[in-house]
Amino acid sequence: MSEGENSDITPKNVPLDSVANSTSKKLARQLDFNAFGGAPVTAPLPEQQQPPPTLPPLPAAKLGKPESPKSKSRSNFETKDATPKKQKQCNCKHSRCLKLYCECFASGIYCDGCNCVNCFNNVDNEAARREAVEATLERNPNAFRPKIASSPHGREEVLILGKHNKGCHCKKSGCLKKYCECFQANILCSENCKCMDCKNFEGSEERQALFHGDQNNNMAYIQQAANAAITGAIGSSGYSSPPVSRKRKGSELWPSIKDPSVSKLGQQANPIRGPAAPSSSMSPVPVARVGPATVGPSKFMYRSLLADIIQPQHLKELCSILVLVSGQATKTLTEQKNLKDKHAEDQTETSLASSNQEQLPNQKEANVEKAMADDCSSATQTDKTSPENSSSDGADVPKGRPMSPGTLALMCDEQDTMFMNAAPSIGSMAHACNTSSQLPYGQGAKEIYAEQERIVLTKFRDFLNRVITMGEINETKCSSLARSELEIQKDPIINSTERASTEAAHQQGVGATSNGAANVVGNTTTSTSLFPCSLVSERASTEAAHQQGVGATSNGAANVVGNTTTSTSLVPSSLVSEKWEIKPKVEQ
DNA sequence: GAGTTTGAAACT
DNA sequence: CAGTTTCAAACTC
Repeated sequence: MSEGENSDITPKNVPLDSVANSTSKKLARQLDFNAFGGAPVTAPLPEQQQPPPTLPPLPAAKLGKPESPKSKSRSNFETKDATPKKQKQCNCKHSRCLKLYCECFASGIYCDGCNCVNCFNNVDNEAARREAVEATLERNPNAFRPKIASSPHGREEVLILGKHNKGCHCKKSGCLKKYCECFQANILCSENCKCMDCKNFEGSEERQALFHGDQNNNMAYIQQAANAAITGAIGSSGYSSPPVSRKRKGSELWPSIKDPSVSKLGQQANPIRGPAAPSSSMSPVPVARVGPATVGPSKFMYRSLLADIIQPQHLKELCSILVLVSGQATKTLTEQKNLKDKHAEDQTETSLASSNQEQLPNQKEANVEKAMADDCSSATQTDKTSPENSSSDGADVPKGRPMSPGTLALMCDEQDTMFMNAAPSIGSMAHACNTSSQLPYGQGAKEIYAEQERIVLTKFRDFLNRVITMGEINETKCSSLARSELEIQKDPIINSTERASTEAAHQQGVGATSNGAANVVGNTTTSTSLFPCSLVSERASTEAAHQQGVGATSNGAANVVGNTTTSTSLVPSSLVSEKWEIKPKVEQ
């Protein structure tokens, strides 16, 4: 009876027609906290920012009400199939669902199918609702922001480690019941908490007992964690959906590999606080690491071996490079053709042409790569020339000469930012392309099409092969990683740096030794480069060295540099940099 | 399902 | 800002 009932206080000042098309009161999110990219929700969705009346239904999984852990209503998450079934339904009676008491409201979504009484948290009472939002924000500007600080912004990674921003204040629950927001969010209590008798810390016997106690229950939690990970319950700001931690179950089933030195510190105030806090509070094992070999004993869930290998930007970059290669092929072929024509003009026009033509394919690819290597090796020149030519990069090729449909398709998304970022040498290549003669349509174009496609497809095939290789490497490394993690767990002496590199490698699914970067090299030697070496190497050396942070000793950098000289790279440049990136853990 | 406990949110 | 009240979820029986 929630929605309908609105009479008493606020009139339905929102005309129904304004929401008419709103397919329904499909649970929709009024406050899209994530849309702000983590920015503070400083305004209660002023009119203009307010989602259109037709609030898009939230994906079930991301619905604000993450889950209703309500034991009775375990409905939200069917643990059997790991599919979030439906949003949680609140039962508010006195708050009109316009206070943070209401989970729906707190989550920034409309009540939909709830069991609330006198609900105003619906489109029919938008005005009242908005007012309430404003009031709430006035009281606490962060009211609708995630309570759990999590992974860095901007990344979609599945890091669910977190820390309650405000911390809990539990007194009696030991922070081991869902009364505790930290526990409910599946995070450890942190130094932010002011709880008493906290048992929700790393190494807590009670906590471990809880997780190890009932196997079924445990599995349910694992499943929930899986759900959280799969459904993206971990947004850029921690929770993608509900700002209120209440519903989320997430990550923490993973009794980490964390700092064994943080043991039970006592039963008094939050033991997490103090010096040990950082390591302990920050150490929760990211769900990202739930790979078979990555989690603690008895707690793991399936994770694709290819997970994290390919990121969206990698695909873009791949496309960029394919375009680049294609353009280069065009250029080379064109030049050759021109040369040939010229030659033919000057002399006889017979056999020479055909023989030239025949040798094109192979020779050309070699030329392409060579040319690109040259381009890349002279980056400074590229920089100088690129500005004026930036408008005529590979994407512009069609202007002067046709590109194959396949290439064009690849370029569809390319031309803006990514393109220029992806390949520093594009400018020079473009320059070369630009200066090359116009390609006559017809026979020449056909040949170029064919060649472009051949090269592009070849590169793409190589890329796929490399992905497969990565998967295989991950597979083989996982087991050893598991072993090493266990050893680390047992050996408190292993320093954090070492552990960090191990874990970083772990996340990458790459072999874990004390030198994560060394693994990169180890891997790289197993395969050849997908893209022109210089292209890969130059960026890889920079990015990898840069991103390895603390874990990247000169050793790591040297290894990457090794890539350049050996022109081996397991993956395209971006993949190199991204995949071997060492995450925050290392930085700390 | 009713009643109790709990802790966050709201209020003073 | 501390103390109190209100509230709804979590929990128990």
